[in-house]
Amino acid sequence: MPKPGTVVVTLSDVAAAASCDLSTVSRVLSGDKNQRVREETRERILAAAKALDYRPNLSARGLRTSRTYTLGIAVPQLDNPVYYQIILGAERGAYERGYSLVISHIEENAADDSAYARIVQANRVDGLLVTTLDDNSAILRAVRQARVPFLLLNRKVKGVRNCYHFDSRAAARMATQHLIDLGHRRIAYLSGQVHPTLGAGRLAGYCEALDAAGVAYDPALVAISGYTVQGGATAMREILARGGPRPTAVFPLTLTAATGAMMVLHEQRIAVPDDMSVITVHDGPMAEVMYPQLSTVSMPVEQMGYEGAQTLIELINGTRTRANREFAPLALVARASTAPPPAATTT
Amino acid sequence: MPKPGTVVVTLSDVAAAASCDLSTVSRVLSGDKNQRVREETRERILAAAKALDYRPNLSARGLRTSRTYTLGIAVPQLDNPVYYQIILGAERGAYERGYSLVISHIEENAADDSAYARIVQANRVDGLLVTTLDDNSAILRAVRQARVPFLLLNRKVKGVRNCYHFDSRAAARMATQHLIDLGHRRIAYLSGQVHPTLGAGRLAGYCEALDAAGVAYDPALVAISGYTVQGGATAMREILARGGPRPTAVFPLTLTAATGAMMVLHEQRIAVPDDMSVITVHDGPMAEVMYPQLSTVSMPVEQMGYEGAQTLIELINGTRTRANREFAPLALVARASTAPPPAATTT
DNA sequence: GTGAAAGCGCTAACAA
DNA sequence: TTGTTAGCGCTTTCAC
Repeated sequence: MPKPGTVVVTLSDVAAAASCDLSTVSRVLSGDKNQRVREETRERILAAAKALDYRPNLSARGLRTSRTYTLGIAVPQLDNPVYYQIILGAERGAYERGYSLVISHIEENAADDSAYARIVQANRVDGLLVTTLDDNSAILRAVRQARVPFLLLNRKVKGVRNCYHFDSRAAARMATQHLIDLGHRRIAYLSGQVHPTLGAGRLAGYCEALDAAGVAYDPALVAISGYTVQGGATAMREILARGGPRPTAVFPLTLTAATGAMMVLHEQRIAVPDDMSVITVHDGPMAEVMYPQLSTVSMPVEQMGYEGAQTLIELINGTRTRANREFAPLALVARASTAPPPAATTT
Repeated sequence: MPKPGTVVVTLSDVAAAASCDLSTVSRVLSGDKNQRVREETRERILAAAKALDYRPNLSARGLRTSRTYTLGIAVPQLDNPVYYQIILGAERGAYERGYSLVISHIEENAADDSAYARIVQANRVDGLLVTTLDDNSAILRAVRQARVPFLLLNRKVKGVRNCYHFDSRAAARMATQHLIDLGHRRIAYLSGQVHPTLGAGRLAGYCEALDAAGVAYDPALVAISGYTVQGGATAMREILARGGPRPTAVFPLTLTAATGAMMVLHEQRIAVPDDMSVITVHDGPMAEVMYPQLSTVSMPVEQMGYEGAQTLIELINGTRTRANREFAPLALVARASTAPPPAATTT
């Protein structure tokens, strides 16, 4: 719906300006590289298109090619750094290839048909990037019925063909190792729950690092937090209330859980990092914004979104038929929340 | 690009199933309410469409009607609660009316032509929701050239026809008033800078509340923080370093600035709220996640996104030619960061 | 109240 | 190398 008064330039306008047929213009402008067009003609056309400020009508192109040149991204929440970093990356990846990105906010616990309705609006996208918190969510069930290719981001689920996910195990190992290197031996772990893949991966990494250092796994130091601030707080309280020697460090599995844990530590006047070190996985602006600034293992979240978008386009084009990739942690980001354990309690 | 093996149902399939002409089906299905179609026919068609699971091809419809049924939203950053709350609301508003929402991430300081290029990708949207931090940003200059209607969100800029914005002055007044009600008299204010509208509005509200309580405006209690965590921290430090009697409360104008201020207070072991109360404007998950939980004046951010989307659709439809609206603060949310001033320092 | 038909702007055979 | 042409699926006059 152009503004009144706006002149819309079409292919045939450009053709007229370049005095050739519109099909030739189409050949040149649709970028089909291996088209046989005389160099001189091509330049004339390009010049005319530029002069007229031609922009293709994507509806027409879409009608013809049965493509929308639009990617969808389904997200369960937006107030979570992980998702918006993924979105940012995906938007960039899509944009670079001439696609746009539509977002679809799908409540994790939405009734099945609502999720379904939104997903199948997928008839307006060529492919779907899917993020979900829960391996068995409505969104995941719905998306299987989508008529377009999709790529699951940030999770690996059995039976789903295309998954991009993080090497959570390695990340957890790095985080735990950092604490061990600082001299910690009693390291609490706030664990996930609902999500076997992720949870198991991180738990495994935690155990591995403990193992390698010859530290026995102690169930008294592990509590289930899930992935929320609230859960992190509850789990932290639970561990502190258990009695026995207090841990000197805690590793909540996500930034959100870490936030909750930090709140409890503040509340109980346990100094970070003097009395207790804290580290988590997934870096983000939020980590720098806490006090003290949080040490993390940073993950290539935006990159996953970026590569995910580009890969999805390949999937759409048929350039590729499956996509599975694991993203390794980027680096340990040691900030102010980790330090050697208090002298008295060192082993 | 439907998955191989997927049958695509078109209007004529439905027509065949309902044994009538496809134009009749179109009349019924495009929801043109005042169409003369026999009730019995209409039902037959609806039934057939449902049975076949018909879904309109939006490219075709778009080509015919020169509409895309897509709204764009331009955002300068995503790691800011305000923007993603707006997005959430806008997505809902768009979805309810059968539109989808594409996001366009435009760096505030992007070179003009980059912003322009992204905006004019607007030829794939029917209208634009525009958010910006800066009254004079590239994004704003670019959008004026867009070929579609647009609505500026969260800011009021002279010369821009359609603006939805908050009553920042009232919000600031409420925040300041809350501190005054608690007994505070030396109230610091961390102010914006680049953005006259917002900044001036809030500053005005702060002054009004002070005035009404008979407290003189003291420039020593005001510093410029801008809208970032870093800026909030710097401004807070500056005020604390100025000497003279320390303020008993601080009102940073945004959640981000408040975060920075809180970090500094923690650093300098100034207890919140015992030694210093903190309050800000714009509620959000982040406020609950800080320690101590932040008191705020909550604003209808998501609602602005929601109403903005719906209004933009009216603008597109020509149902309406201009839109200007001011959203009042929702409520004072008193959490743990505000309390009466320390006894010794009460006036 | 319903059908016939034109055409939106584009791409992709096919012809030349 | 370039032009001609059919038609993607839909809405919308215009007949009937």
